[in-house]
This record gives sequence, C-alpha cells and structure tokens, in this order.
Amino acid sequence: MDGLHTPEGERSTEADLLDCVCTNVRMASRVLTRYYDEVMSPSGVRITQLATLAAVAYHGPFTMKVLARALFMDRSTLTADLQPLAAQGFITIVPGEDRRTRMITITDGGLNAIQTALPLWRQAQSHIERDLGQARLGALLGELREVVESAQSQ
Amino acid sequence: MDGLHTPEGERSTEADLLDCVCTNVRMASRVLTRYYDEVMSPSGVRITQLATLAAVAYHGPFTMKVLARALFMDRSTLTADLQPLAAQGFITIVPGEDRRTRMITITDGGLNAIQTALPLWRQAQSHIERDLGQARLGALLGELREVVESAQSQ
DNA sequence: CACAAATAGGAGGATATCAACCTATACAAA
DNA sequence: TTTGTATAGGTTGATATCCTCCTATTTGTG
Repeated sequence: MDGLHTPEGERSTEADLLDCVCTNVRMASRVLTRYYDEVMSPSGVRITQLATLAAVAYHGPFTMKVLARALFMDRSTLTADLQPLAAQGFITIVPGEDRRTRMITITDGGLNAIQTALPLWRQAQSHIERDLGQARLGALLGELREVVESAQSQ
Repeated sequence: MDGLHTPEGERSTEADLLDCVCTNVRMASRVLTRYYDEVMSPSGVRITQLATLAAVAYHGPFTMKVLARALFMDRSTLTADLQPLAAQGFITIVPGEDRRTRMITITDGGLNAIQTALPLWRQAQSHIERDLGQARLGALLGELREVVESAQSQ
C-alpha cells in the first residue's frame, strides 16, 4: 500500500502539506485565471488587466505606489504590468506635481476596453456564481480577506 | 462623494468587479506567497518549489504530463518550474521506457530540502491556522476545491 | 543654504504562468 | 511494412510576480 518513495513516518507530513493554504490558493488561482482568460479572450483583455483597468477607471488617477498598494502587489510588478496597458493606449503614465511620482490615468480606449471585456467577464463570473451560489461565494471572499489580513499582520 | 473619474451609471459595475472570484483569489495568492516565501526564505526553498518537491517525493516518480495534471498546471509551466529544482539537484529528469516521456524523481538532496523547509512552512501555516482556526480553514479549502471544479467543468 | 535622510520609481535578474507551435516517439491501419 | 495519426515534451514569446539594488527628487536639519 505504501508508495516506494514515501519514506517511513512521512505520512502525516504529506497530509499537512496537502492542506497548505498558499498552495491551494495558488492552485485555484491558476485554474480560475485559465478559465476567465479563456472566456474573455475574444476581448483581448486578460482578467489581470481588467482588474487593473477597473481600479484606475473607478478610483484613479493613482500614483504607482498607491495603485500597487490598492492591488496588493509590489511596485515593480505594477511597473511591468502597466507596460502592455500603456502600449495599447488604455492608460497614460505622466509625471505628477511631485516629480518623483507618476500619475496613472484611464483613457477613452481604456474605458472602451473595459466595456468590451465586461460582458465576457460577467459570463465567466456567472458560471461560478451559478455553481456555488452567491451566498457561499460571498462567504468565500470574506474568508479570503481574513486570510490576507492574517498573512499581512506580519 | 462621487469620484471624478467614476462615470455615471457605472457604480454597480464597479461593485460587481470588486467581487470577481479570480481577482480576489489572485490577490490572496500574491499576499500568501509573499508571506510564506518570506518565512521560508532561510531554507532557500520557495513555497511553489516545496509543493512540487512534496508531490514528487510522496507520489512520484511522475511523468511531466501526470505531474502537471496533479498540480493543475500547464505542462510547459512545469518544464520551466523544474529547471531550478534540477539545477540544485533536488530532482532528476530521465527518459522513461516510453522514450517520449521523462520520469521526474526526487533525490536525497530533494528530500533534504523538504526536511529543511518543513519547520518554516509549519511556522507560516500555523500563523494562519491560529488566526482563522482549523475549522474555517478546512471549510475555505473545501470551497476553493468546488470553485476549481466549477471553473474546470468547461 | 548645504547636506543628510527619506521617498518614488525604475532596472536587472530570477521564477511562475500560459498559449501556440514544433519535434520525437509510439501506435494503428492499410 | 509503410504511412498516417495520436501522444509526450520542449521552445518561443508574452505576461505576472517578487527582491535587490540604483537614481531622481523631496524634505528635514544644522
């Protein structure tokens, strides 16, 4: 019954690792991203890009630092993520009054991209909502928020 | 009260996007990965690498295809992910009997790396467990599994 | 004012992730 | 056996992600 490569006494360790919060969330992240991206592919906008565009559109303009914090990501990650969005003309990046900063602003093209992607995003989201129900889904997002807070509290 | 850059009638759209399952899971993935990686950094093993090593150690040897499926990731992703593990001597990649395949096997160095990383992983995991409790955490992982199934059911 | 400390952001390098295409091997049908 | 199809993996190119430095600008202190 024991696998050849399962050292003695490692069984409980294996079970523990199967419950790794980080690994399980990353797995879900992979599967969900593949799914949303596939459904949204006709729009040419990825789910990661829609999230960034929406943040800028509904709460911008932002500096890099503030936007990165809003998205819970590293500033240098945001620098990379914004390149394709700026190249497509969905956002503009211009120096702020404080010349150290850059102001990120949505463009008409960016608003347009959001509107194009939204129906497809709704389609993907609705599929998950139908299967789980809004109540369980809302609870899940709440629990995720708590996990995030726990991980951030040092 | 209204932000200057929130177009009229977009309020519900914004609220909808805030509840995007994929975006929220990705956010949690970023924060959790940063946290686990920081705690585990003295071991030199990342949480992503520990997950892969553990799968190979406890259930391998695997072919690329089977391991990729077990980790819910693309085969080409796995090809890239295995490079640093092979370079450090934690796994071996050798042709299988079917010469199209490659068998991925854990090495003594790989088992050693797991043992070195485990206490630090436990430390990170325990912190989350303490804050949320095992019951809620178990439920969260269960809900994530359902979301994954929903996203994979086409 | 001059200089030191703090802050904002970018560059470089490494890993993670996928889709699309390509090659090598195995299998199956004629 | 030959040929065609199916399968396993790799390569390429793009995006995503982080950390560690580095530069430019601001602010604070003498």
